[in-house]
Amino acid sequence: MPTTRLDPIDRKILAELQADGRMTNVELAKRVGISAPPCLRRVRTLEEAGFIKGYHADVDARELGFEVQVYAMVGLQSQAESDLSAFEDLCRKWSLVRECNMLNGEVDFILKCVAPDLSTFQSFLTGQLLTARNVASVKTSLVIRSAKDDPGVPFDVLEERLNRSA
Amino acid sequence: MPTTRLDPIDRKILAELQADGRMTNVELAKRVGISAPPCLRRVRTLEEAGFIKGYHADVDARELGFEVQVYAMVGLQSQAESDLSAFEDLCRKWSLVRECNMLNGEVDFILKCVAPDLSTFQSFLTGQLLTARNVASVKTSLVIRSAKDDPGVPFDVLEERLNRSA
DNA sequence: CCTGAAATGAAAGGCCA
DNA sequence: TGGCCTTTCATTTCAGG
Repeated sequence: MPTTRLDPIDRKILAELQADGRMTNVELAKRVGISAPPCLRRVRTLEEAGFIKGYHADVDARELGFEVQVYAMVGLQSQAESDLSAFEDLCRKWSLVRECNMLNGEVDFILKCVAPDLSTFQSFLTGQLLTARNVASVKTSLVIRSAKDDPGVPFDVLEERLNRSA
Repeated sequence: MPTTRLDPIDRKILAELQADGRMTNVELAKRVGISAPPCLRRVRTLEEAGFIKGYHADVDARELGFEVQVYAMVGLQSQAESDLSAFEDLCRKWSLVRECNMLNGEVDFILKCVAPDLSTFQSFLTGQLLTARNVASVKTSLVIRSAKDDPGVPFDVLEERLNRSA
């Protein structure tokens, strides 16, 4: 249902802007095969409908001095909804925490964190995360190296899927 | 050392473009307090120096029909460098795998995957990931809900750090 | 390395098909 | 809807401090 309102041109626009979010509208229009004004109208519509949530420059964390990336698996004592969302609120305030996802299974949350160095991360860990209300356990794993870090969604999978149902 | 060549205006540019990658150059120039031409030159320099790796529209995966997000923890049989990079090459080819990071500790890799539905993910899991050469174990965790998903790095931490060393 | 001005080219809106 | 035309505004180059 959700993608029913998107035609192939809309999907191409999303794929192109996911790959290069700073492309000019005339370049985008050329690539998707329509002229510029209707292309811009489609982009605005996609933005307003929430298909496009924003645009972001992808900055090089390492080159900026963030040498450390860590995944933290967090278990809580209480999984009552108010306790879950209290923990989520904390995560939103911690700027070293870039992503916070609630999981099924043994662990309650996985956090992706970045820090300039290990000692900055360690003091966050011991001073903030481990001592936060309701936190029962934290297991951390350092990222040794990153092999792939692609933004967003795979549009090729989406097209395959639509072809099968057509 | 890496950030030594960036002055406060460069850092502001990076922070602004991370927050809104489609901002016009005149708007950006106004925000960082210089006129448009030098601002554009700085952006180009930051791009060429690799501080900015690209620009991406942030598309709403759920609204596009990707209902499922999964973390997969992968253990390999052999951790020889050639086997590690062979596995990384596979991950780069699998479009459901959006991120692949090598970790320290018990597990060798953490993969972040998206899929339209559970059965698509399951068939990837059993047909591709579990049967790939050298894969010893895979533990998967479904994302129940996402509380935070911020792009890039926390510039407030960077500024704090520079203030302390000054 | 910046500002300011001038020319090219893109964005945004009106209007017709 | 998409395409065309017009106005407005951004981008880019160049002269000069």
